Amino acid sequence: MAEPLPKGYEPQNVESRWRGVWEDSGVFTPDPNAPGEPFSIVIPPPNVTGALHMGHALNITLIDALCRHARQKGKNTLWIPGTDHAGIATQNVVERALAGEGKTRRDLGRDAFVERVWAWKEEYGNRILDQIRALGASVDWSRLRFTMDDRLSAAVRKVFTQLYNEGLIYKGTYIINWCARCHTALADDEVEHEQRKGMLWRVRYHLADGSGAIVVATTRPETIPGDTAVCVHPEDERYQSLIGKTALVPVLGRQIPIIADAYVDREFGTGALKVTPCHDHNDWALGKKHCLQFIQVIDENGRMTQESGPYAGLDKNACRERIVKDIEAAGNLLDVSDMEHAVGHCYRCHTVVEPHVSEQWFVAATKLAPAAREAVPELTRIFPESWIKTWNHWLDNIRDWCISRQIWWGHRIPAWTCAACGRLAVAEETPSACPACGSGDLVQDEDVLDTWFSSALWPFSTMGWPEKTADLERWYPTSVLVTGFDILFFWVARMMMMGLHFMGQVPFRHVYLHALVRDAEGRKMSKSTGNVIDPLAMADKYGCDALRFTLASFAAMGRDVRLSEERIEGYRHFVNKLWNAARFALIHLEQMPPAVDLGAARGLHNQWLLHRLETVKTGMDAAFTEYRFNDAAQLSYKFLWNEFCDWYLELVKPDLQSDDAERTGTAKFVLWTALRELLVLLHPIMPFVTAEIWRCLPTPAGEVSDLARELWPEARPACVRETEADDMDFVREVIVAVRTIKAELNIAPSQKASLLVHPLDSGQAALLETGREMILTLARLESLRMEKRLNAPKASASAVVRGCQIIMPLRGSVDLAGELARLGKELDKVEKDIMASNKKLHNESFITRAPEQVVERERGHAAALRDAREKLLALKNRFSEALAEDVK
RNA sequence: GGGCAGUUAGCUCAGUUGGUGGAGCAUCGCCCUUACAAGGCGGGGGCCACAAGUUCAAGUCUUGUACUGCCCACCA
Repeated sequence: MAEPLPKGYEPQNVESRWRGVWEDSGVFTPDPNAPGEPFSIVIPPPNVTGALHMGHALNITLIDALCRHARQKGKNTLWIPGTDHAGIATQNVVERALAGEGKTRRDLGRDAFVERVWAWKEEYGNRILDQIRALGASVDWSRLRFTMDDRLSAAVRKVFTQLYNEGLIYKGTYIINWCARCHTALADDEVEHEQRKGMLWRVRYHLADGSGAIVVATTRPETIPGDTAVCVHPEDERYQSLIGKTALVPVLGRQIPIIADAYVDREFGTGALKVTPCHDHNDWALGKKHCLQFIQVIDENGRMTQESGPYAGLDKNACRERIVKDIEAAGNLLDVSDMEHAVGHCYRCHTVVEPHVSEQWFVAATKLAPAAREAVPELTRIFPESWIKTWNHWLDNIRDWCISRQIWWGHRIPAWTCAACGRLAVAEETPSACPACGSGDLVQDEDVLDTWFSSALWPFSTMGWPEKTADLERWYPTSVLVTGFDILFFWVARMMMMGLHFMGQVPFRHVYLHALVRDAEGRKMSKSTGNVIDPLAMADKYGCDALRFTLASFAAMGRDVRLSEERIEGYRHFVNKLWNAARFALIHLEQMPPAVDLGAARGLHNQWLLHRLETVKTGMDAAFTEYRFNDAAQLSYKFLWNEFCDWYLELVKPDLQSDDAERTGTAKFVLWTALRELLVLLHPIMPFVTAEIWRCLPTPAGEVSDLARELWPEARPACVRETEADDMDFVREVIVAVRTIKAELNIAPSQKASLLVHPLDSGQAALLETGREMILTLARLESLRMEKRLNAPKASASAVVRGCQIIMPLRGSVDLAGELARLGKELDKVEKDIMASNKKLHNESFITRAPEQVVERERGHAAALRDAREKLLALKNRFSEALAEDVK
């Protein structure tokens, strides 16, 4: 049943009501046995510590649009929501809270601390879910997952165990990235490199035999106590005699060899490199290669170890000052210069990362990467394709992935060491006894796994793996992964490796990488910069649909999104426009209008609108399918505002007032159909306002239905009518011409003028007759006369539309000079176009080499222009005469 | 040092197969025409960064240059 809509659109009430309706109805909870092609997406799980930011909002909006569109296309659609435990981030949050109470996690002990984190998660970890809900995400809440759910944790243990047994997970002592603040190892890609100003010290190392010295350059003098070699390029002439000799470490006086390796850059510094295998990734490699000593001089807290001799116990920064002073005092500091170099920082807390040697667990990513690389683009397509190169490059240069973290919050590594025999046991379930010696004295590894380890399993762990579930059967692989490109490697690549290894299939058919949302200046939004635009505040202020439409319209592939509040405000107007258009329509659609054969509908405006509707329908369908969200937004925007509202609603008003029942009936049914289908088209981007209007639209059977269940409208081939649409365009152009005359001559729009037209041919004459009423109404004229000869008062304003002369006699005090200027301007425009056209047509190559179609079109174009020029000239001349007479 | 984007109206951005450039906001003029002033109608405003090349034809394809941004990288 139709009911009147409230005067203004109030998003808040409408949105909250529909959220409730959809959740209660189970419309987003699919049955794996239901028919329809499967379509599935797993949400990029936000951190439980997170608050919704614009990046999430963009991600959710785009995924939701895809899912809603998929349902409209009859697909059996699943969108799995969930959150990530975010190991380091969450532990940091809780530790901060503890610090407020003057405690550390060690004061609580491991079990109590983990319990505390769980409590925190239960209390605050759902905020982000509520925020996702607020955006209208059509996720299936019955399948909500958390990376530390029992089932997902079991999946993690199974994966770990299997990879260990396959030799793809191993434990070893290596140099890793160490964050002294988070007190844990970090993976290579968790280190952010930033250019920092630093200094380069040149230090003299004396030779042990007293025969001279070699000068090295270093940015980190505090690591000097850990030096175990000096390295030069094997072909460096300066140092040939020194290779193989022994140098002395400054201050400490320890003897170290001078070795040669082609790794050294002769151009940099002095061409001589001090090698500190325990405190630099490259030096580590050199140390391994040349069998050097490994001396650790900085501990995991950033303090100097006993090995550092006189500096033991100092903070590494204090050590730097002291050792530089000492070296200088000994006369071995040659100079200090400024230099910029990249310094690694922890991606979580931004502390400077220290290369650190320790025993850690690794995934043999080097062995898993090739399959992931090969999967693209044959098995998985990446959009936009420009990312494929980056993908390949990263996977080709991958190093093994350090997965152990020295924190407490996360999946504890399922490995136990036997206190009796020292053997390592890895198992999915806690073993009761050592498999080797039978001892019950087993100690579990203290470390937890990198958060991304569990995220890597997300596409199948959320569907119930390792059990053979109906969900997996139905929805794995997922259809598309939608995420920001910033986690292409953290997450996407690792899901690909794990998915291929454990499922034997890629985890997703497509990867759509969307932009990062930036502020109006193009900066990354961040709390520290203070340039964050809060999506929920925007949704609250302008409505969720306006926010979503803005994000969709900004989401052009391969570009960053620069968000501004003004743009959101602009699209709120669009939402309002839709609302008001619907209000108007509903006034005339109290009852369901009887069906009419639309393919045979009368009325040029009806045919035109139905034709346009077909075009927009196909265009938007393709846009959604190809992830061109901005195109979908733009198509619908222009159609609704510039065609449906600006033209059709105005054109249909007389029909609705008419006594002619057939005419009124056709109008109502076309109006009903167009609005109804438009709502379906817009629904993926603007679910709330469209659902609300839909509810109010009358239905054939009279029952209320939910737009979220409605299918995408069928194509209506009989309504595709290029000719009629073009005819309507002609009528519209005539109307615009009259309006322009009035506006430019400052004739009040309300002044009912009369119009003379002089059509080009009988076809135009017929069209003008057909469009007579529309022209009279929309151009606000009192009469329209058609004449074979120009027979108008000379004092007329005029224009030419497609060769049809349009003359509006002027009366009263009008700006005659203004009309002359106006005609002059029109003529100039035509002149210019003629020149351009002639240039082409007089070009022999164009005539002979361009396709005939193009040439023919150009000829027609030129002819029309010449015709227009003649007619404009004639009109202008007549007018000039009139003006002259007037002056007399 | 590599790689990838971008450079279009005052601002923020579209522009799918090469065929005489669009939107929103801003701006100017007129209008409260009963869906909408969060509106209607009309206008102004662009050598599409620069330079070569391919082509009958280039915002669109190729190369180079400049600037901006991002990613990767072991120059101590």
